[in-house]
Amino acid sequence: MTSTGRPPLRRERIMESAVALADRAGLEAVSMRAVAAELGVVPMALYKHVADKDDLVGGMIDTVVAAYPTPNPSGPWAARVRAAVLGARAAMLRHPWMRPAIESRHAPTPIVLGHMEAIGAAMRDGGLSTDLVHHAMHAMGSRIWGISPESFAGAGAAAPDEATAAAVASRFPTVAAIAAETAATGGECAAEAEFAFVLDLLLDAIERLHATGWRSGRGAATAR
Amino acid sequence: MTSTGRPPLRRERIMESAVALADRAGLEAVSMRAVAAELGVVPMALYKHVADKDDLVGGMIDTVVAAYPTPNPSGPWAARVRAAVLGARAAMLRHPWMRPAIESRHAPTPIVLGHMEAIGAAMRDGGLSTDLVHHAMHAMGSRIWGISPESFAGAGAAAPDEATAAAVASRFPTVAAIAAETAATGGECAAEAEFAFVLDLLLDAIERLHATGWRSGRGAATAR
DNA sequence: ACCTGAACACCGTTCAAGT
DNA sequence: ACCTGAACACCGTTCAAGT
Repeated sequence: MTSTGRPPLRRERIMESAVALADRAGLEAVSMRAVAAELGVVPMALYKHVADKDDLVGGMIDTVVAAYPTPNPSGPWAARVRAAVLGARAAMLRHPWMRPAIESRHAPTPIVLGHMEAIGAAMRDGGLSTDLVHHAMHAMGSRIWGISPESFAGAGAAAPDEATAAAVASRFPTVAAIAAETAATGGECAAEAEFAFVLDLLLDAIERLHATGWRSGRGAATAR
Repeated sequence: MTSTGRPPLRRERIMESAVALADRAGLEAVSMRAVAAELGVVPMALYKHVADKDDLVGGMIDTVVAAYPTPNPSGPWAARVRAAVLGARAAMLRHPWMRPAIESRHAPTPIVLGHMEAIGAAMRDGGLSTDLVHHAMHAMGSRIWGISPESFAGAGAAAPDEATAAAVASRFPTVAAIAAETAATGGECAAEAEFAFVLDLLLDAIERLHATGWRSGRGAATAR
């Protein structure tokens, strides 16, 4: 007799399980063995539906990206891009493992290309040249995915007690001043404001280039 | 008799070995066991000089960052920041594993804080407020380290033959146009130009905010 | 003091076998 | 067709032992 009443293993079910596990226990808890255990199945069973672990993580990203809201394709291009990115970010906050997952991968799946295409197309619709769209995508970087590309998020976290905090402050006064200011303004929602601020800064810089009839080949955004 | 003529194990020697191994075989080849073998030593011997693998990777990053050139502390702030970042980037190109290494870490070491401080201090010297310096650091993101925060670097790499390339082009025309344009302009050095372009775009946007007497609290860089 | 051997609790993945 | 068991070649890390 086959194992009682267990629904057949399908790729979709594997991905849902893996995403739920990552939400609960982090990306490093997602192993072939752990996902299999989650599904009441032996590790090898997964390999009928998933090529290898890379494919598993790619599928997890696809699952989340496929659920991004698709914003209204009207209005100015910058507003459309802003809505798409903030929509992605809202989804991302529920899946913190997406940042390391995306950053560890090097090839985009078709679903992931679809999200890039939607943002690029909004810019082209706004009249931006392919060239400028290209540069704009680079400027956005991983922010396109609703994730911040900030290395060492908790820069102030290196100072546990007051004595060493003072030592850090004297050696790294600028870094310490930034950390103190952030702590005073209330860290949690400050991160959201920061994300939106930088997004707008970039959209604004790009819009300005476009408005002033920027063309590639001058080598840089500005003579320096 | 102790093992013939082998110099005593020191942290510095371990880091040099690990960096050389990563340069040669990539970050994923750097295991405690592989580094130990490189040094002709049993894995456990490393633990006298290194707390754990995280400490090993942190030490590798420190080794490279400590060798960043320190640019002349004169001239306008944007030029100083530009020189520091491009100096970091030059070092980075010799150590491609630095991107995944930095992105996988969450706490900065003092040496790494020192590099952030140098860039932040250059901005403060230029008269930027702590607040604006903070936002500027976020805008730069990991570019501060001389690495580009580009997810899925080879976006066009998903199309091996011409038939599927055409399929990709029809589904993702904007992405395909960008890929085609990049290929035409010669990919390798284009990446360098791209890095400098975006860096200048960001420095320019920040300089503009500073020049127009920007103050925090308006919520965003621009009304939208 | 400095290094080692053996062991523990994990990985991803293969292959041939079960039902 | 779909799942399993046993095994292979790895990990990081611990602990008690050697010299």
